[in-house]
Amino acid sequence: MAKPALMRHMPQIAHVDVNCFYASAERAFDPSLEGRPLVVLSNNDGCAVTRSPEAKALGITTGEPWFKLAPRAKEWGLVAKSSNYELYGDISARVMELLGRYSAWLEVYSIDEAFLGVKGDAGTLLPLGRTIKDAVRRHVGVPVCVGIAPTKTLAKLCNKWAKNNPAFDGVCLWEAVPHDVRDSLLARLPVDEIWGIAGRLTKRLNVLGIFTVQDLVRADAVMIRDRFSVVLMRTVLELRGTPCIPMEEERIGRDQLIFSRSFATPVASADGLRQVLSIYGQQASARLSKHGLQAKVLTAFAATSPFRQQEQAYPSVCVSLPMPTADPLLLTRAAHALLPHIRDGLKYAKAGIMLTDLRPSGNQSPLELFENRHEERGIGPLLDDVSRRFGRGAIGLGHAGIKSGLDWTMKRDMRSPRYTTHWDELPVVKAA
DNA sequence: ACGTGTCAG
DNA sequence: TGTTCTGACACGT
Repeated sequence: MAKPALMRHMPQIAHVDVNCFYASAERAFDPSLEGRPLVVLSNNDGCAVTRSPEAKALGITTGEPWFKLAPRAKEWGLVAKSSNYELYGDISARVMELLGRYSAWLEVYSIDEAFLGVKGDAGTLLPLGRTIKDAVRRHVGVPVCVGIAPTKTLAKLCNKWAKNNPAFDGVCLWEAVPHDVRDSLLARLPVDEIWGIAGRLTKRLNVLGIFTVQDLVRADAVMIRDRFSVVLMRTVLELRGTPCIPMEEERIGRDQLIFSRSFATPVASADGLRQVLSIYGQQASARLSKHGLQAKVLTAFAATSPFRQQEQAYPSVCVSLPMPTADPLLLTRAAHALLPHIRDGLKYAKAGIMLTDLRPSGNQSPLELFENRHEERGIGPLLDDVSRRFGRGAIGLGHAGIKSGLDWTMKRDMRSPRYTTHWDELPVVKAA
């Protein structure tokens, strides 16, 4: 019996993921990094967050503290880079723009991943995957892999196969993988390789004798729902080819916004924390403005390092703002409510502020949105502005205070140039 | 409604 | 010395 015309090609989902994104972005502008073991470090140069294949081959794990790697870096020829979010953000935008040309149905899932709605059969989808992979490599300069399947969960799984199995050459189409190959791959794959399944769930599944993806696919879906959650049941159904996780609309607002950071050096006084909270208040305000949002509730917190032998403390205060606001001064003042809870002498390792109950800034004409005071403006000018309007005392920190080098600011000793976003850091090409 | 636990990247 | 940061959501109360 012939299938109805509309059923000929079920919609499919292509999952595109940049290979070890941060490391690849670094390489795109520094060819000398090609072929060498390379790690990109977290904020404060704390630990490795991205590893090139060569670094993985050395046995370096993600999350490995830099202070443990540094002594052996020379012997390994290992290069480390501080994270350069401006560069990564710009490269990401280029990748996403390019992907948008291949499907109008694009969901940007993270800085280096996207889902694309696509249609077709093996004869067209496989070439499409290759085209996308080659185009991103050529036009943006970073390597990607592509997984294509009827569901998001399977598309992510195919992407993983495309990455790990050279035979796929970077593109894996679920329907083109022979059934016996699928089965043998699934029978060897631990459940925690699946999107949405991590340590805790794995432990509980193992207790029930479910160790591999094949075990999970064969499990009773209703039992999974009752003993675990509807979320895990959706995963099971998705693994069987039934779409349960829809493509998301582009998220405009957020539910909350957090600004938090560990310090390069601990801060041990309320005065120091005052400065930190002032800066965070400014930056949070700028982020709110950028998204056209205002906050009704602010929570400020600080914490001692859990890794040190000392008394621990996690003070926090929650301030309900009288009016929804994105005003840097009001936010900073509210954040300062934490200060009375700070014990001088205790070494705080991190602090932050969290804004919740966010809402779009109303009573603002559409025109004003485009020429928002804080938009497109760096923190420096903003601080200047605030200091000029209200005096330094008002926010407890003048611009000079920053320039004179506060010791708590982030450590990023090995950051590469911001090649694509700062004129004075443009890469220079020399012709012989 | 709110805090806690879990996960992702 | 030193171990990221941000955001979402389900669940239990």
